[in-house]
Amino acid sequence: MIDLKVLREDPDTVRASQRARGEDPATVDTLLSADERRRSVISRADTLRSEQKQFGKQVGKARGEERDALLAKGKELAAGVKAAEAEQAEADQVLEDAHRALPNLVDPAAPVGGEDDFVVLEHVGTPRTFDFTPLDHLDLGVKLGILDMERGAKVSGSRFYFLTGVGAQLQLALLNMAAAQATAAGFTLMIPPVLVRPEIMAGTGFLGAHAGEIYRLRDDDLYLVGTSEVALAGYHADEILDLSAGPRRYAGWSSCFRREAGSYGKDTRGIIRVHQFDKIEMFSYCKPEDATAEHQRLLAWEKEMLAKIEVPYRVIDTATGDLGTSAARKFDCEAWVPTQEAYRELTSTSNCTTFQARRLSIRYRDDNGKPQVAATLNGTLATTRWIVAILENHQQADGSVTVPEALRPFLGLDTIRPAV
RNA sequence: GGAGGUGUGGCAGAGCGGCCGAAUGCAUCCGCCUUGAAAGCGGAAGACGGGCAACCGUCCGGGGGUUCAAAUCCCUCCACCUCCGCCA
Repeated sequence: MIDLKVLREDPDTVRASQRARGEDPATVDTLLSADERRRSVISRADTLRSEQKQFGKQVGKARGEERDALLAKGKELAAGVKAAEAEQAEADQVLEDAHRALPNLVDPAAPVGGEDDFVVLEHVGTPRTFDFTPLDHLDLGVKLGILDMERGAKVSGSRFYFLTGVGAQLQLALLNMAAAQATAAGFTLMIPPVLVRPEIMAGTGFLGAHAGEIYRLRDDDLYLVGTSEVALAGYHADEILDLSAGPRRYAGWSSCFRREAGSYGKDTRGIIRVHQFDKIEMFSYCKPEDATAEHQRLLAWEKEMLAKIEVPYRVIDTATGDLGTSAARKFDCEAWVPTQEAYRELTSTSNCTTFQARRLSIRYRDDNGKPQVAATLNGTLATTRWIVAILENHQQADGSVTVPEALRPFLGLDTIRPAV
């Protein structure tokens, strides 16, 4: 949720933000009028309640006839209060619905436009030229005996897979390397629940426009997380944090589940786009004034990880129309995938400013000891998809794959060779 | 799955349907005392909403109900604890 103070004082900024996202600016006016109505309804209900409260005290002291008369009057007041409270509850609900429906304010620095209007911030590394025809990651994975999509489909359906043998080890090595980097950088490593309550899922902003992406267990009223961001954001819900020593940083290791509704036919080969994968996710809680700097730090940690797997990549500043509901700004790192001759997203870091924290009631004490809404940010450190970039970029003419230097201690292999 | 119990402020822990935003202890902060500290004494101190403000309202796990009036009575949901059963 956005700050209602901003809305009241500067509705044009909010409207502009909506337009930049390609969404309806009229929702801003819906919210404004809901806010005004709620305030007037509240002040009326408060007055009536106050009267009734004062009056009720007299009843307790009165005796006999006088008491009976007071009781009758009391009933009248109670009816009035009840009606006013019902109106207040309704106005509250209308406001909350409108408030939750509005996505975060975009950062003015983010490029305005749709999916293709991103700005490339930098290129790191150069795509390699092959003196043989490179295989794609699925062919490589099958030849190496480390990836089995067919049986994945047999057991669970399309977009499911088995990582087998060295493939499973490779993923563990990658995630362990990420966990080690995060721990060394001061993150608290977390293994969170992957099933969460509706209010937590809603709090992170995933139940709005993209609700169809999420697995839901109706019998238990729980959701499978699409990223551990969800659980890590919920971790400090309804708390007042001490941020005086700087941001609180967590690294979540979890499986992630995505329905990939509406992506039929897209990336159907291999493990680029799957229903279940594993990820190490960075998550920061910080003061709002530190959020922009923290965002740069998260990006730097992502680049540090990417350097370790030695693949060429570019960093993009995502356009406003392609931001998630909660994000004010988002940087993606996209690795070069030789067989697609394209850059594909490996990491994504979002600055959610106070949007998620306001929904989840996550606060901190400012220098005056006053509770204030915190800011939250997240970013990817490693995922199953990284295996695609590692295999394709490091493949050799003989069908083997050279393991990047930094990964070797974690995998215990220099080279992944075809199973004999 | 069945039976029972518990849920109050940062923590512990009282609380008769009205005098309860809530005793008390610990912790915290500010004074006094002290060379300094501890102890002792005195005082302050919750969150949220509305209002320029004075101030008003809400909040005793969540939601609903009874009542003129609910932390207190009723229903329901959730969490935790104990016992039984089941599964591993």
